[in-house]
Amino acid sequence: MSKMVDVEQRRLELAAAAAAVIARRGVAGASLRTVAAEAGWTTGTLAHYFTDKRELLAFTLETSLEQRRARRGERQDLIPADAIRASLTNALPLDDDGRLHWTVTVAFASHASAEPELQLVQRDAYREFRSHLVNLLTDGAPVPTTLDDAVVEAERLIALVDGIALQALFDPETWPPGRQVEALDAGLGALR
Amino acid sequence: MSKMVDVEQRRLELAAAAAAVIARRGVAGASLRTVAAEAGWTTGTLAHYFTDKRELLAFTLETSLEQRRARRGERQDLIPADAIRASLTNALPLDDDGRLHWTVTVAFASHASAEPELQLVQRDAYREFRSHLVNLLTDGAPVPTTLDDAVVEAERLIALVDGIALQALFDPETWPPGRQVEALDAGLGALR
DNA sequence: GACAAGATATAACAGCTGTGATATCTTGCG
DNA sequence: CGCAAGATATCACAGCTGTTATATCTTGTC
Repeated sequence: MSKMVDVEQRRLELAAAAAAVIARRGVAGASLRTVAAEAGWTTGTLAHYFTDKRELLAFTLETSLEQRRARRGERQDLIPADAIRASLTNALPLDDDGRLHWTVTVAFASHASAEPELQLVQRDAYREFRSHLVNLLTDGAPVPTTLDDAVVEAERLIALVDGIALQALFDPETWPPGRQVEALDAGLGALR
Repeated sequence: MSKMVDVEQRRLELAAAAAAVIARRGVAGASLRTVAAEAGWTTGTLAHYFTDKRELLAFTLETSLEQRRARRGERQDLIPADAIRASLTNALPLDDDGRLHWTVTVAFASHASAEPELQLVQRDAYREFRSHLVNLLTDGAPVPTTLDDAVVEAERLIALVDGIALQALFDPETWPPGRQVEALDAGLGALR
């Protein structure tokens, strides 16, 4: 037959290259040629695995979100309060990997407003994270909680994490990892 | 002499056009030609008022931040707790104007990582807002507070507002103005 | 009304962009 | 080996980009 490469893995490889370029030079700097060069191929190869530039970017965002979600790693051994703290801590840009994901997320945030497909991807990732937190909150509540209260609390926590991450991206010097965790704990309140 | 236009006002006009284009099509869609067309001029005019595209974008961001800061409007008549709530509410994307500012801010967020000049602008705006909140917090504290505590609390509040704003941008349908204010109040805690 | 200076428009430039057509190369199967 | 199919590379295309040089227009001053 032919050469037989693992198509899905090559797509992931190319998406990783795209993410790297985006983190370094922004979405604007991510042309097909720069992404191909980063991956060590040419634009012809890119065209072979993605019909469009849109598809490449959408796949890159999906992959980045999916990887962050996978990294969440369900810790069944933790009590709910600790599991919540672990989930939120894990969402912060504490290491290179986390910073890469956040840079990509923010980079896409502006593009999403112009491209409905990307907006849906982002939105669904948010909703999924929210329901994950709601589950942890209702499981671990000392007092029976209404669903509405849990939802409001989950949104508050997500907002907290996002806000810390955003400030950390703008002003990395004053937001080392330790400071981010401090700020998260300060906001966890009774959950701490 | 010559025609004598108000140079600073024309620059503001052009920056407003740039902001409008950015909000509609993202930073990537903001070329000199599209911005000029939005403002009703040609690229030659743009070149007359800005030496660079960089300068145009930096000025656009500065103007957007400055306008949001101006809108904060110091309300001397409010007690500190209410002044804090007013400042934070005002920072949310509750109306078209607020959404425009946020869209521009987020759009620049990714570009800032690649352009140091923009990063400084964003960072300083953050720091200024933070010290504004710290002042309100120390003024209105029922019990004497340390400066460190006030800083941590201010950062928590900014993170909360930013996070709500970000979610509202990604998922506008489930984040109408009323819901944003609810989420803010839920996070204000004892300050409410 | 003439002049000058600034405001605006036009046009050209090299470079980059996404896309698609076409070629070459690689590899597995018969 | 020989062939076929898929992987990769090359190239050309039209369109857009930022920048700059140059032209035309407008208006205030003398």
